[in-house]
Amino acid sequence: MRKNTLSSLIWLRMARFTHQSNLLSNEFLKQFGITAAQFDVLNQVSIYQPITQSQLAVKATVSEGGISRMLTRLEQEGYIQRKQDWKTKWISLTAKGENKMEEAFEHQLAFQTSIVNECLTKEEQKTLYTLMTKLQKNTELKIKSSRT
Amino acid sequence: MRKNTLSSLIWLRMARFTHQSNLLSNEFLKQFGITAAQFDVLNQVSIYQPITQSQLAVKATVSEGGISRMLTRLEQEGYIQRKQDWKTKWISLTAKGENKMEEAFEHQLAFQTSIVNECLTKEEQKTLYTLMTKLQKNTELKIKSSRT
DNA sequence: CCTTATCAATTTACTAGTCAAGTGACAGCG
DNA sequence: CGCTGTCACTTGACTAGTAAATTGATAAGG
Repeated sequence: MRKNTLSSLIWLRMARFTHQSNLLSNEFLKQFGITAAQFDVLNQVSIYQPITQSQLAVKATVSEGGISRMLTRLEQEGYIQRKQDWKTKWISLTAKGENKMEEAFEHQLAFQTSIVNECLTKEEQKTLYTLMTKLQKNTELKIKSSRT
Repeated sequence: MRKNTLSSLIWLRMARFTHQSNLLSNEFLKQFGITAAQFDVLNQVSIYQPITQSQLAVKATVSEGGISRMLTRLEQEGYIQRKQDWKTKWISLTAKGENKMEEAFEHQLAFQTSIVNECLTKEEQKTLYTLMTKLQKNTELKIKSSRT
């Protein structure tokens, strides 16, 4: 039997947790008629609007092609609008999109919070956040340098 | 501006890290001609073989439909074989699959390990693993109970 | 025997993502 | 005035996943 390192076990736990919590989020958000990925993008738009597609792709850590497809879906649903200006398209929420976020944001936040609160103390959460930030900032750098 | 909780920030960091490290893994594994998802499944098969598809779906935290497609791809590539026995199909690695894992396993492990080692001390890694395990075990339970 | 239930696996229709090639509009140079 | 480059975005071909309906083989009852 092959031997694993502590690091690889951490990777596995993280991948499993992320995948599973995504399933739970999707199930939870079904009542609002949106998916976890859509919530994520709508949330980024609501924070940074108006924002260009390429900037939004960076914020959502998704490729330009990916954000293009996602926005097509969200536009069809009437949650966002794209305003062409020169070669750039500026993205913002429609009234319907604002309402949807108004409706869903707090519930989704409470949902995520309750899952974490159930098994970690405040102190543990702080520690986890610090460690995750270190890790994620590091991979972010690697991603950027690999795209040069 | 909407206020986030510590928990939701943890979720976001985790989602971003997982996504980005998946991109890096895919890039790294390109030299072996497999993807990170394929590596994951091949690894589970190598540990538990012979294993049925539904058991494998649980190990890889993927739906039955998902594992069916994935195995079709891996079978086409010649990495695994399915032996029909009654209504069950038993999955195991072919010689080619064994060789591929022999070739890729240690490198992938070293790759994952180096990324974590770069930014966290051994002590921090232990802490992170403990916290992640608590979290993941909890969502695992929730997933199971939601499927009843 | 024939029907029905069961259960693993598959298929269908979908979202979500990747990379890489293609489009379209403008900018600037000769 | 036209060619060429650039830049934002889109599209095509793909992997990877989901939920839900379907298939196919076997066991069990009437």
